[in-house]
Amino acid sequence: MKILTWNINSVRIRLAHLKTIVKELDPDIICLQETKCEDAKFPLKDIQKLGFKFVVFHGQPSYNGVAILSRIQFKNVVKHDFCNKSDARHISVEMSCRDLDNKLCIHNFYVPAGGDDPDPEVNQKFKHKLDFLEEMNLYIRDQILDKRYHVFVGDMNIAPHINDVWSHKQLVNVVSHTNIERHTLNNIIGDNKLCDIMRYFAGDDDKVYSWWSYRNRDWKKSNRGRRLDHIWCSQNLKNNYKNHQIFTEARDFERPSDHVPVILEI
DNA sequence: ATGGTTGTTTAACAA
Repeated sequence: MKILTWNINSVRIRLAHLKTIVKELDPDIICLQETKCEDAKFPLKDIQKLGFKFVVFHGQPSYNGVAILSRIQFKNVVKHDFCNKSDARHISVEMSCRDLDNKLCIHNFYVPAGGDDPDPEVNQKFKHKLDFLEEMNLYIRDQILDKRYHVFVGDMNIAPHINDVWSHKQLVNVVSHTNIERHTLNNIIGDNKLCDIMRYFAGDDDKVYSWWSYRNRDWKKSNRGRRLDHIWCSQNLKNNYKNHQIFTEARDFERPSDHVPVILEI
């Protein structure tokens, strides 16, 4: 089974990209973030034509928005309202899985970006990000209490590892790579004994990125990337990871998203 | 230190 996560940055203008990605990577489940699309305008029929019969989406006008597209039937859709803000930043589903003993849950997150100033006293957006992460840790703790298998994916908007950014030194005070964010995200992974899939396969020594800013003339040449997108597996899946891939080619598509898809095979 | 770009919705905001 292949599970893919991608911050698509508008689902409506990047349907052609989605089609190419499906053709190239053949995922069974796709988790999208930043669909930027209210539910009434979600392009359900176009997506079903790509082979995804089972689709759930949680959107709002202009901002945020998450969706799960699946070839496999699921149930128990949850749209958790983190921080009581009624924004569309989470959706999860549960499915039966032929080769796993128990149910498999897929949790799709879009963590707040946090604004520019990494000071929660001054910047409400940064405070929101930290509050969201705290609630997310408790949510994950509760989810993994049972015997189900869990995969947590999404745009976490944090690059926790030194090699998750092009320059640790230059970004250590930049939102997404500050010590408080890095520690908080590492605690979520550590407290819940999750496997950070991308680092599991890449090791600690290599630079790993999933996002390159639009504000560079040549993203590939400057290569000032960050790893903001993540896939975490619950401990009971540890014998099931098969492979992973960062689909960097997508950053060279015409009018691309600033994030590229990341895929896990279990 | 500054500005660089994109998407949504229509001048501003978020990333």
